[in-house]
Amino acid sequence: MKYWLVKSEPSVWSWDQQVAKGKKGEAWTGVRNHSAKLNMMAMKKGDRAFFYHSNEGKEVVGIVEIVKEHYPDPTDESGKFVCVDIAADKPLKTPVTLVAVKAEKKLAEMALLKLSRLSVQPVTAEEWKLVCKMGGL
DNA sequence: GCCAACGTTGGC
DNA sequence: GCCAACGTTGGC
Repeated sequence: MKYWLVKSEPSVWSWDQQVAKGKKGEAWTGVRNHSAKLNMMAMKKGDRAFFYHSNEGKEVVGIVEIVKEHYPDPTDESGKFVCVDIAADKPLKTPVTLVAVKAEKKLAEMALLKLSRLSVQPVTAEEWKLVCKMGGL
């Protein structure tokens, strides 16, 4: 299984809205970046991802599961981009803030810090474990 | 194919 | 609201 991190502005799509969709999940549409697209195409059903709130909050708030692998993004008229379906798994007991990630030396190489503008990022197994631990899981 | 201009993202 | 980073566009 691989690990990922997806970003969303809570004013556009929040963790609470994701949770409200239940196990069926919701299409993760609107990605218009080729690096992010390649990451989504590498996602497999059952992979896990951190759900990160950008701008407001700036923290990892929960874990989602990939429930449907990539298919053409229905909101993309050009047909070039793809989306996946993700469903909320569980919230972190304590959100892991960007400040906390920056303060942890072992997370200095995280894409969240290195590639701050990328909206769909890979996370290593080591990073995953540590962030879960920091989140109280 | 290079590169300047411009737009977008996201932290501060 | 500003600005740095970075992707995209378009003229040459």
